[in-house]
This record gives sequence, structure tokens and C-alpha cells, in this order.
Amino acid sequence: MVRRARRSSGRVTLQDVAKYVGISKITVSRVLREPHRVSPELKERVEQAIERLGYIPNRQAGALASARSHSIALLVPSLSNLVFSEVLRGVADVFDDTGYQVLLGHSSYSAFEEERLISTYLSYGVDGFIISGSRHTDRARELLIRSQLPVVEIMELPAKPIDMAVGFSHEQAGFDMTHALIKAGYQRIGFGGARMDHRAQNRLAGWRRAMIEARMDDSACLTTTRPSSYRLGADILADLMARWPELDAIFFCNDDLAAGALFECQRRGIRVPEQLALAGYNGLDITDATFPTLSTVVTPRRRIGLEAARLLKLRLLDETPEETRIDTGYEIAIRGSS
Amino acid sequence: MVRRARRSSGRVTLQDVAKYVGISKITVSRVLREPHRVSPELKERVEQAIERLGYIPNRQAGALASARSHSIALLVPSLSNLVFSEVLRGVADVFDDTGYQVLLGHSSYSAFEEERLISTYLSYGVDGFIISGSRHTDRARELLIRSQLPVVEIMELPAKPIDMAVGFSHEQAGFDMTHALIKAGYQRIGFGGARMDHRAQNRLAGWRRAMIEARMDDSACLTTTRPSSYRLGADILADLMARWPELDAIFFCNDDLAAGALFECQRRGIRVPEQLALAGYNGLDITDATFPTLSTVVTPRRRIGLEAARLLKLRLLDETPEETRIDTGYEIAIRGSS
DNA sequence: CGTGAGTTTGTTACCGCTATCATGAAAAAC
DNA sequence: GTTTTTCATGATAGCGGTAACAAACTCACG
Repeated sequence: MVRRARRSSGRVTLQDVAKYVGISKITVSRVLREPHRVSPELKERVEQAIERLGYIPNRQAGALASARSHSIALLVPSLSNLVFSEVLRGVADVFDDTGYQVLLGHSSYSAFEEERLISTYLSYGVDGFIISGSRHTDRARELLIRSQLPVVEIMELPAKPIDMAVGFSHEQAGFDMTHALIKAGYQRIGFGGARMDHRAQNRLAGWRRAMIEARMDDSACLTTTRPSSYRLGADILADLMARWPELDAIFFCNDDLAAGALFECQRRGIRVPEQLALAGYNGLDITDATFPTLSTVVTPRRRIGLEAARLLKLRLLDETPEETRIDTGYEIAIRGSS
Repeated sequence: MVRRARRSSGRVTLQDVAKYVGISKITVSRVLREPHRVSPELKERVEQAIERLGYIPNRQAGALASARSHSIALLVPSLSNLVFSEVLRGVADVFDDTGYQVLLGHSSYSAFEEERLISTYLSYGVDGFIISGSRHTDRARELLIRSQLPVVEIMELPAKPIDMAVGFSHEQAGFDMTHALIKAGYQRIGFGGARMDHRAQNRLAGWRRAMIEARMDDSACLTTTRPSSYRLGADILADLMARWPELDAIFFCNDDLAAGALFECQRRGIRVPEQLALAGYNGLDITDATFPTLSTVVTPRRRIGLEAARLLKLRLLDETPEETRIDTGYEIAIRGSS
């Protein structure tokens, strides 16, 4: 019934390959890691043996022996948010063909879950971290610092990163978009937000600062901690318009909400942008596809991934990056909806 | 005494905890894995020591010693496709709090990349696989079979799975949606497709079968291998309408295309569904949000993830699932766009 | 032809943990 | 009271690799 666990897994090991060729296993190991140090003929024979026996290296053993796992962790809040899939693409582009494996984790926007993930990936022996956000639990911070591993915090731009950082100011981006709306002549600008994580709050803060600087009323603000969705965008639009019918523009803390609001406007016959202007945040594909197209803050997600990976890679190769805190900026894209 | 240089990583190990408490390391190990086998007082002291020293287990060492990594691999074609983030959610829901780690890999719709991923995750010593699709390279198949690990193929429903399978027939789903359009009275139904992976081709086949069965013209079909996007949906719509202006309905192989086409209709002043009906595939959130809402084939992505994970988990616990090939079905949702 | 440097291969000792078996003491059974 | 079982803990030997050092062999050069 209960099978006795064998000590040996039955898998082909280095030793098996070595015995097959009639050499020692360290030489087989060298063929895989430092082929130039092995004579061509022997290398050839070893490679054939590997092929014939179907040998697959055991990375756990390798990592244990060398104290290097050749893997890094990329921690994001959400995988269903397209924002982060582009970050991943950037990271993957840099680490492809370097022999490094990118392990993906998602914290569901929870700092505690993030802490757990950090702990998990430390136990996997990752060689470095790329982590979204700069808000962590104290213990998470401590884990990272004590690990002495290279860490890149991305998306935001903390004043004092744990180690390195690549991102931009969401507060300033929120300010700039609001400012652009104001300059375009909109008088009564509302704000709609969902999820309201740290970054969304900063966008809101930017909106508020711009409104106050322009001596405009900053009361038309509706936020919820519920996760963002198209439907929620429609609901928020409805609520905002019910409470502040005089609004002539709404800045949403992300594109999903803005798109959902646009659909709701179409449903209600509200003409965009004539009656009501809309703006989103992130510059997802959809903002460029809807009718009218959506004004938005285009955030350089892929570039953030690329730069973060570049910094981390340098560190992994024991080189010193010229800078360790990169402001990628963003772009205010005024489109059909405003 | 010439002492060899130590290779130790400097990290806190089981041995350190054991020494701190004044016991052997195997007992510390037991506290973590089989706490009931350790006396309560000792357990308490060990736990305090672990806390105090900040011990984090090394999973690679554990996996190496026990030949069990307590991790599984989930391989999907794409992470930017929201279809798969819901599958992941289902899988994660089952494996949360089981001590199993879900390692995510994406093949970018390439069978060769998939093969590479399988090899990589085998070298990580995963205990099982959940793999999207049933089209694999010969070597990938062989790797999986030889590994003797439990494997669940998902999304499609192959006649002869490698091991287990959870999915449904995309051909039948394509047929059913087309059939529903025909029954609703549409006379000239086109098909628009992108990416055209195996599953998309099956949907096309279903459309074609329904058209032929109804003795309708199945020539109005436009597909491309380019990746799907909203913009591409607009382009395909434009091309279809240019070549077959008489079309009164279009079935797209996914929701992104359908939504993009809808936006393009709005742009061109084509009334949906009066002048042209649209239908998508997958039932993403957006289909329920646009105006009009989009008819679509709602695929049970989360459930597929749940069921696949359930089967795999049973296998990992050495239990035998009652069935190893689950047809989840799907739902034809007729909404505002048709 | 001896010598030293460079190249190629091997030996040994771990990495940090767990499987297995062993041990002594306490509890249960006879 | 003795034997058996159970419980709590420990000693030992790996798991499958790699680092560090060592040895054997090559080859150029004086």
C-alpha cells in the first residue's frame, strides 16, 4: 500500500554519465559548466553520453553545492493586472539566455503575503529580488537586508531604497495629468479610485495637490479598496455623477476604471469628451483602442522591468552599477477622451 | 593545522539552531515537519530558537535529501493573456496552505520553449506538472513520461492524455456559438482569428463545420498568426468588411478581437448588433462591460485550474482520482452584441 | 634533456537537509 | 515483576552536485 521511499530517485545522475564514459563525475560537471576546460574529444564523448542517457542536471544539488541557485525572484502584487505582465516581459528579456531562471510570485496586494513570499523564495535560495513597491512589512525588510542579496524595488521611487530602485513618482504623475486637464480648460475635475494601494493613493495625492494649487474644489473624489474592474469603473462613474452632476472631467486611478466609465457613458448617452472628459492611468493597450481613445498616463512598465533586471544582473556578476536609483519618468498622453 | 576554506554561506542552518538549543539537528527538522513527534517543551524551545536566530530552511537541501521538492510547475503559453491568470488563480487556491509552491512558466506559445521549460522545471525537481494544451514536441512528451511525475494537461481535452486532462472541446464550442448565431437568424457569418494556436484553429474548425452544416458560405474567414490585440480586432473587422460587406455577424476567436472590433464599429458608426452582430470567446470581464455587452463563449478557466490542481494534489498524496479526464464544458452567452 | 608553466583530469570534502536505523526511558501489557 | 510496546531523541549515511586542491601529462625553451 504505502510504497517505501527509495533513497535513490532512480534518475540519471552525473555519476551515471561519468561511469558510462569511464571518467570522474567532476569532469562531466565541467563539460556542462566550463566546457573550455575539457579536451574536445572527451567533451564530445560526454555530450553524447548525456544525450544517450537523457541526463538532466539536478539544480537543487548544484545550488546546494555552489551556494548559487541561478534564479531570481520577481514579486508583483497581481498577475491578472496587465501592468505587471509587461514588467515581467522586460525582466524576462534581460535574463533570457543568461542561465538565470525568473521565479514569479504574486502577493495579491498584501504586505503579509509578500513577506511570506520573500521567506519562501529565500528558502529556495534565489540570488536576488525584484520587488514591486516600496511598502513592506518590517520583517520583510529585515529578511531582505539580512540576506545581503541584491534587491531592486520597482514601480515607485522610494527616497531610501533597501538596495536599488527603478520607478517614478506616482504623485507627480497624478499631478501632471490633473494639471494637463486643468490647462485644457476643465473646471470641475473628479477623481475615481479603486484598490487604493500605496501607488493609487499617491496618484490621488497628486490630483489633490493640483486641484488645490489651482484653487479648485477637490471634494469630488470617490475611492474604494475593492479591486479594480471595468464594472467598478461604471459604478464609480455613476456614483460620481449622481453626487457631483456638474463634473466636466474625471481622472481615474487606472485604465480599467476609465474604460469601464467610458462604456457606461456610452450606455447613458453621455458624450465623451464633449459633456465629460475621462482620463486613465498606465497606458494599457485598451486606451488606444476604445472610441474615443482614452487619455492616460503612459507608464514605462517594460522599461522598468528591463532596467531593474539590468541592475540586478550587474550585481549578480559582481559589477557595480553606475546608479542604483533610476527615475524612468512617464508620459502624459492626451487622447480623444479629453 | 591547515584547514580548508569553509564553503559555508554564513546563513543560519539547522545545525546552528540545534546547537543553540543543545540538541541534534534531526530534532529541529522534526519540529518543522512532524511537530507531533517532539515533546511540547522541546518543541517550544526549538521554535523560540528558530525565531530568535531567524532560521529559514533551505528547501534545496531538503528537496535533495527527501527527493521531494514540494513544488509543482504550471506551464501556460502567455502571462499577458488574462485567460491564464484565472487558471492560475484556481490552481493557487487549491495549493495554498498545502506547503506546495506553484512555479509558473510561460512558453510564449512556442512548443520548443515549452520543451525547454519542462526540462528546466525537471531540473528543479518539481513533483508534478500542469500544462496548457496537448500539443507538445516529441521530446517534451518523452521527458514527461520518463519522469513518471503526475501531469495534467489543461484547456483542451486530448483523446489520449499523457496522464490526466481537464478541459473541453474548442471545436464544439466554436460550433455551438456559430450555431447559436445561425439560429438567431444571422445569414452571413464571418470568422476573425489571431495567433491561431491549436485551440484557435479548433474554434475556426467548429465555425466552419456549423456553416457547412447550415449550407452557408464559409469563405468569410480572416486569420493571422500575429498575437491578438484590440487593435488587431479593429484591423480584422476593417478587412472583413472590406472584402465581404454583406456580413451581418462576425465570430472572433477571442474577446480581445471582438472588443477591438466593437470599438471600431463605434468609430465607423456601424450599429451593433443591428447592422452587424459580434461574438467573442472566453468570457473575459470586458465582455460584460462594453456597450453593448459582447456575446461570447464563457470558458470555465478558474474551474479548470481548480480541477487540474485537485487531480494533481490527489496524485501527489498517492491517492487515485476517480477520473483522470474531466470535461468542464463551457457556456454560450448571448448578450447585447448579437 | 631538465625545468617550469599550462592544461587536463582526478580526489576529497563538503553544501544543508532527511531517511533509516538505533537507543534509552517511560508506559502498557502480561 | 518482567516483557513488550511506544515515545522521544540521536547517530550515521547519504541525496547529487561543486569547490578546492592535487596530480599527471603536455609542451616550449634554455
